[in-house]
Amino acid sequence: MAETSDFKAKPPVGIDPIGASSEGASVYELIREDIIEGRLAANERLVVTDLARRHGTSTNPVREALQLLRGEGFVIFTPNRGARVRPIDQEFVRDIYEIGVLIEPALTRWFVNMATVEDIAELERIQGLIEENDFADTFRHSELDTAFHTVMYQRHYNRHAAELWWKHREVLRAVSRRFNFTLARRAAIMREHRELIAHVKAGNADEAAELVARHVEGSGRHILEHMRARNAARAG
Amino acid sequence: MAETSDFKAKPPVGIDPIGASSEGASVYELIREDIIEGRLAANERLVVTDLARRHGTSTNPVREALQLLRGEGFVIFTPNRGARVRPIDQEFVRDIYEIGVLIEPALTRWFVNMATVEDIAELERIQGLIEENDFADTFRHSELDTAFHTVMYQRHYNRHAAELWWKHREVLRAVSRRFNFTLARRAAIMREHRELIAHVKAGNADEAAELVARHVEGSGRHILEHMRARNAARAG
DNA sequence: ACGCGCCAAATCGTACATTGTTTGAGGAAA
DNA sequence: TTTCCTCAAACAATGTACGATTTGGCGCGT
Repeated sequence: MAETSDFKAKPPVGIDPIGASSEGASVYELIREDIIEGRLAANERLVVTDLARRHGTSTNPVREALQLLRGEGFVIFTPNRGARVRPIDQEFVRDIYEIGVLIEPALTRWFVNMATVEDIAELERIQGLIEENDFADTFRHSELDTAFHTVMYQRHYNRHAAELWWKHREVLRAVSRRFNFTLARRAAIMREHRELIAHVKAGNADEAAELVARHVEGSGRHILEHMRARNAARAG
Repeated sequence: MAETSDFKAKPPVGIDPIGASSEGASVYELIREDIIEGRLAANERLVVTDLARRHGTSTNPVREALQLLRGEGFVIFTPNRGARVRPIDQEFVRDIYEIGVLIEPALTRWFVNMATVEDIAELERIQGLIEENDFADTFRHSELDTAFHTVMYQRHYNRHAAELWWKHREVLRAVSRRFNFTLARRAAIMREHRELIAHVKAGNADEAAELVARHVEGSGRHILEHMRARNAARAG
């Protein structure tokens, strides 16, 4: 855990006990990635035989993967007409970050009251790496930022809430990867993270929760602005 | 809509555009019902061939239904060992009602600011039916109560949040159907509903939101107490 | 220009093969 | 006699193949 270079976007411990059908698992993950990363366009048809060929399996694993994705809300089915990619548009993003604004403060509040010295040290270590990186490698920043918040939420007793957070987080991370951080946003992130650590140290649960609400709100708005800008550019 | 007897537990408009594979849809719904209603015991193995036989189809529809349920969190898979019913235990219930406490106030706040005269009339009409029924038919009460809150949430712009609420609601409703309402809880429900209507009429968004938080909290605790009592009785 | 019917394509259900897991009977050791 | 191990047969999950049914479009005829 002391390594500085191995931050991968992994679900927090205890989350996502996938356990899919071996073959189906990879198909599921690949399609899911393709949707989240935007390699599969919005509303694109997901033809079972194509996907099966592309991933070198037969149709059944693909069909099951698609149903799984349907249950998770990434794919939309119409009877006798198959599956389409659920568009990850502004509305979608707004919906999930708004839910984050409601849930993350509660998770934070709990963390503040349960944080150990080691937790705080870990937060500071990650924050150190974030500052060291200073948005030079945006992908790395994204990973580190996820790690930062994961430290706070991964041990929460409400596994549902934590899982929900993680699921939403992945989507937002993928979307935001397509954009650059504005200077204002960079400054805000740094400031809020430092302030958050201070609140955790001081045990100010309420202040920390309120700060996180603002933090998530800001992050969401930032992404939405970028999406709007791009849409406007595309339209104009 | 003016009928007094046709309240069925249907998803609010716009929610759940299922569109499952014709055959798979019914299998999905049936298994899902069996889980939520407790006809399938916690952790019970879900053997594909059995389910297929029981529902008069072949295995593929069942497999897809199970994956769908997995995506929704009602079923747990272990590789090469198939599916099991996700136990709807105290932890599960606590997790989802806590999320409700976080989300519903926000939905309510929005409703208070958007409520029309017709909305309020509808709320009062349903509340009238609730009082008329006065827990004589608990099933009917459950339906009416759901209808009451659906009026408030069904038009919310955040479809994700509304859908999440609905999904959680269904689980809680099914669980609570196994218990009776205590007198204290009955009184609280009536009081809070009336108070809520008053707040909506007055446009007191904050007060309404806070009240709903208490309302959901109280409902959740009530269910948990019943579950605890039953477990204790079973153990003793 | 507007419908009508046929055809290509894809979904959906069924049947089957393969692979991994569970179970229980038999036997050896204590 | 009891306990534990072995191993094989039954069982069930997972992957493959195929046929039926639906859908959407293209072109033909009017």
